[in-house]
Amino acid sequence: MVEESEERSLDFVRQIVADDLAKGKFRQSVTRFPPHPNGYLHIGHAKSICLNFGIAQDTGGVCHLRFDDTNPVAEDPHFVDSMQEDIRWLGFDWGEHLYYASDYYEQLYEHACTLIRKGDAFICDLSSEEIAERRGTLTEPGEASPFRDRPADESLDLFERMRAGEFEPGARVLRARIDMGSSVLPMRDPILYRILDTPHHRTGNTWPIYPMYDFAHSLSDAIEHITHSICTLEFQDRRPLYDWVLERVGIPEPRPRQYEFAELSLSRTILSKRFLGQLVGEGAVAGWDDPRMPTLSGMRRRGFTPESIRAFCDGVGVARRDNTIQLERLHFEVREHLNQVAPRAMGVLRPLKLVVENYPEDREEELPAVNNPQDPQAGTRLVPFSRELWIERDDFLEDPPKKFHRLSPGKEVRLRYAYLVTCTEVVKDASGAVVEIRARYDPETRGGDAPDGRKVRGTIHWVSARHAVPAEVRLYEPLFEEEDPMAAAEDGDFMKLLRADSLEVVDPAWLEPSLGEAPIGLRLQLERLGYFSVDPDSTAGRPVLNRTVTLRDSWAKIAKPKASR
RNA sequence: UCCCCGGUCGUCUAACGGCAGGACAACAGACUCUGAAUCUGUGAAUCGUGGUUCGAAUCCACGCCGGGGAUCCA
Repeated sequence: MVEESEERSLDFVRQIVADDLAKGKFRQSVTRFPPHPNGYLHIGHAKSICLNFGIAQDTGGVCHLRFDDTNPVAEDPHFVDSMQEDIRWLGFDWGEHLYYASDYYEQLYEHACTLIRKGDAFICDLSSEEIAERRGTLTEPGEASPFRDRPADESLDLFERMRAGEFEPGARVLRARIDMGSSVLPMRDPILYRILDTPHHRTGNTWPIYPMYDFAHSLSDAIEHITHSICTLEFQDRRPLYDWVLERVGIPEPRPRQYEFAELSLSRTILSKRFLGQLVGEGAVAGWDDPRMPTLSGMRRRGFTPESIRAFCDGVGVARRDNTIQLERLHFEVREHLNQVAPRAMGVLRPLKLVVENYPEDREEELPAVNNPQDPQAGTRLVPFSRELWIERDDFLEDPPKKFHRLSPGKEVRLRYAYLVTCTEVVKDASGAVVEIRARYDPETRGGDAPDGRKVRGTIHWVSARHAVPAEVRLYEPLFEEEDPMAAAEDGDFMKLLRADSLEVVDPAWLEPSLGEAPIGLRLQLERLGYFSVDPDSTAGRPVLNRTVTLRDSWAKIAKPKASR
């Protein structure tokens, strides 16, 4: 039990890093997180961030943050800012190592010229369609461009004129001269540079040509002396090209090496900047930071802690097989953390009036309540009690099943931190709906313990009606019912699968008065209900709460085993 | 179909030729002023077939299943 953490085995990437360090191949590890600034970071990125920055932390290396901004069409400085905020929030620091691929445009251009001079690249005048036609198929080789053997001088001249802005977008491209017959498609004379007339968010209009991913990424890694270039599985077919570029431009050994791991998938969730952007764009959610979104900003707003997300990422491991993590695992981690740190309070979501008949109308008192049973340092607070209370509708049943420990006619329960009360009467309206419960309290049980030692099994939460603070509480369910929405969607139309009930607004819910001025961002537990965070939409005296996650509820499983999932 | 990668409890993930282990989930019980937390326990896996070996989840071969790869995206 003691050495468990010490014996925890390394994932295959960390193993490679450890081996390289042990062999002395590198003095220290240099990794990088290279996002394309075209959306918000999500929990899948968190896995990559934790891996890359985690390796730096674990091995005394460094991790760079590099914006892979080689396609101005989709990029926006707003995303650059949000990404930095999210990474910092997650708890990682790139120090002085903030880079942009666009900072390397001049060097990349020089490297491209080197390739042209060596006969490893050429300017191709074919149109986009013509290039596509000649690419071949998965089973058939491609056909060489008629410009493939263009003299280096001519290509160089054309390339310079491309840079000078002499040609229209699409008129010409720079292509690597590799092998149109390769069974590795990215090696079939891939495009290295294209002409774009879109202004860049950092370089403005200075560059009419932009490097493609394979060229820019490999060389950016080399420029930064990255030792281990870690990416997801879909890039594995491009590794030969990555190596080819570095070798051909003459990057000396030891060169950066690319390693691929399986990206994170989460059940009942989609993780793709593009599709998440579609949810935002079509108004299916309120924004990138909607608490239902798996974005880091959405999760932050929902009440997830950085600690819990890091624990989650560490827990799921790093491997090469496709995987889908169950949402329950994420919920486990956030409960695990919040249980330790979240202050407790009482609040009622579905109010039912409880009148304590023998408690004087004009009387009220303040009862001490423990702030966090997991943390004695958290102390206690005073909660007001009076004759009329709100209790949870679910905590009363006129005709209870066998193991129901809550309120029902004639039964006694404990009002948490207050008194034992016995239900004496059920008041109904004309339609027969229960509108009020009447009960008598035992004055000897102040604080919740009976002097005669009698055991009361049920304890329910409550709020004094007179003192209660109204609040809006937002309850969330996953956006999708399907384990794998993208697989379940016909023609990729996942919008049709969106649940109508992913957001439920409870208004008003009644909270104990200590929550009246709860600061935005506070994470708390409403006892017996779940963990919540105070939303930025809150106004003075009127909190808005997001339910991060419910508490585990073993009664729900007994009561309604089928509906509980 | 051409190339690449991968298949271990329901879900993740270990085991680096030598006892298939852990976590989440599930189930049962104990405890409980949160039906929470905590504690105890139970069930649950090496894709198949051959081969190599004293010994195979691990190495080899063949098969089966799954994923990725043809954008002037990353």
